[in-house]
Amino acid sequence: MNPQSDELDWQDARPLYQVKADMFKGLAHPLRVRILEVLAGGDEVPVTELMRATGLEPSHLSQHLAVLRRHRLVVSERRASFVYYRLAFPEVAQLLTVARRLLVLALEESQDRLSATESLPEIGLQQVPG
Amino acid sequence: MNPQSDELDWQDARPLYQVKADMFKGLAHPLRVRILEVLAGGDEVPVTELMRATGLEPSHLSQHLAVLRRHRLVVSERRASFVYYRLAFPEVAQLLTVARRLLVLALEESQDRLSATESLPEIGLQQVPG
DNA sequence: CTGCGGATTCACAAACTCATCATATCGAGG
DNA sequence: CCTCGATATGATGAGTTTGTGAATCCGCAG
Repeated sequence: MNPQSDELDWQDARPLYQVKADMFKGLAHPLRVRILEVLAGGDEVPVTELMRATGLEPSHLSQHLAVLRRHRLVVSERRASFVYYRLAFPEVAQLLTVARRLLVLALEESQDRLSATESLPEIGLQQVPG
Repeated sequence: MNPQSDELDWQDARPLYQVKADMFKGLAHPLRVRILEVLAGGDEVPVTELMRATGLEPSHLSQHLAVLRRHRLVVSERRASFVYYRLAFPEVAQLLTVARRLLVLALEESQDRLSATESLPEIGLQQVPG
């Protein structure tokens, strides 16, 4: 198939939240996030490089790339005998950035909560009334 | 279960892209996006209101709320006999905003492409070699 | 045209997610 | 203590996504 021509029922009149959920589905897999991170790092990455970076076998990688294409998160272009991928829009990278920020916040918060409860067993060492 | 205490293997040393993918999984369902949009619209929404806004039956709604909690996208608090939900961090709303921007871009682009190809059938009227 | 390496698609079993219905919990009031 | 309304959890079948290997396609060199 021409790498530039997946279509996914675009012309839809679906409610916006459904379309959004669909986009998030495209992001909802570790390997696909990994791939997008690599693409965000340098625009125009050949499949060969992605294979190296992810350690996936061609078929598996290609399927995830197809998912990303269908969700319009990346675009591909064939030049000579190699296919190059890049993010379809810079906003995709932004999505990853916000996600990381969010992650860090959640992590910090849960560490706070953790250390708070972890300090409990130490109480025996502190001054005790009596 | 105490609505404030779902835990999802936090202390993990998983690669960051896996954790990110997990967060996107939490967003990858139309009803959950809908719920988050409602929560983004006014902080502190009672379940009753969410039920009204989404038209879901209690059990179904509750399950999606549980997913959102596990993914640390929302937090809940019980006061008197009602449970109130709100976004866990403002960044969650930002995620939705960026998603919408991205969506609009993708839509515009595909409309351009559409009108471009729709003009093709008219070619027969133009000058043809020979 | 033929062969080749790069990349994609097919086919299908295994794993996961969703919707639904039944059951259980929590807190307020009687 | 018992019941009621508000929420949450469990169990289950249906539907969807994923991983793997075989087969196919596409451009190019010979």
